[in-house]
Amino acid sequence: MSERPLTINLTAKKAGIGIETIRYYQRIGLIDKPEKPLSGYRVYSTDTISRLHFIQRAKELGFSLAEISRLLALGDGSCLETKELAAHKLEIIKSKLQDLQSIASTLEKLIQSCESTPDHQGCPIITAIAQK
Amino acid sequence: MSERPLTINLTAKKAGIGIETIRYYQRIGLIDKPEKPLSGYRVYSTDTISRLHFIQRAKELGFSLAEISRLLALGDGSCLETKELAAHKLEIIKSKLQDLQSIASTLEKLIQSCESTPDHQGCPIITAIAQK
DNA sequence: CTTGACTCTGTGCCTGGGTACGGAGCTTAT
DNA sequence: ATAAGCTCCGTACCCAGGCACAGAGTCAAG
Repeated sequence: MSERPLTINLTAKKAGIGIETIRYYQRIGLIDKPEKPLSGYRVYSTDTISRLHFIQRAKELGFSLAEISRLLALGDGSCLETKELAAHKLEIIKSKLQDLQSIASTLEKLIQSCESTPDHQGCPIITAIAQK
Repeated sequence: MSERPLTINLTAKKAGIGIETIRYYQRIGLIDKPEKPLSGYRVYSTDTISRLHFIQRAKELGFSLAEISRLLALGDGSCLETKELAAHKLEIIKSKLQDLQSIASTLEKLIQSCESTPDHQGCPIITAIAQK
């Protein structure tokens, strides 16, 4: 068991993020700063590490730091509001999915048109974008 | 026929964008500035308007301004390179689609778990995000 | 006890795609 | 000829999510 104190460096390593990220999260109030001993370095808690892991996971699910802040504030208690947050995020993601799908199919068509067009009469992709 | 000269304001309106956007595109070299008469206002051409429309369309297809700049530079000529740009963009979009799809399905599961869990034992969404 | 590695704090910078503003100069209608 | 309303130009600012750095303090090993 390493009994080294959880300095910011060690905490960052355990959480898999950068030191500057921790400081940034402190600045925006997403995690709080441990008290600074009169002389010495701040020491972090394992709770902070869990919190940082939570933040990472939530980020992967598409939540912004502001939203994560809300999720953390709601905590384990108000499941209903949490669910609403998640549902809202899901809606947004679904709508982005549709946008991307339509973009992808347009691009696919453009690329195909490029393959089925005889050369030397202008790039159909450019022409298609220029139209409309 | 309105014979009003194409000032920046009119050009912006015809292209459906803001004046400041036109200036910004000039700054980054995406469109060029018409010569400024010794005294008076710059006058734009209908080509500029087409170019601005092109830019709008390409943006909708997910191209960044830098990429659009390349597309415009390639122009009608080098269809092969254009196709490669489009194909590359398509790959990126497909990969984003997969990310979003996996996020969406995770969120859906979380929300469902929230519905099928008896109350008063903590929010399963929070718990799930905290795990892993 | 010195050296090297770490931390603390404040501030500035970065990306992309613009938006906002302020003090000129210009143009057009009255 | 003068007021309203445009344009020009440069600069600064916005968003999120950090990264970078300088100068001073601190801690631990040799």
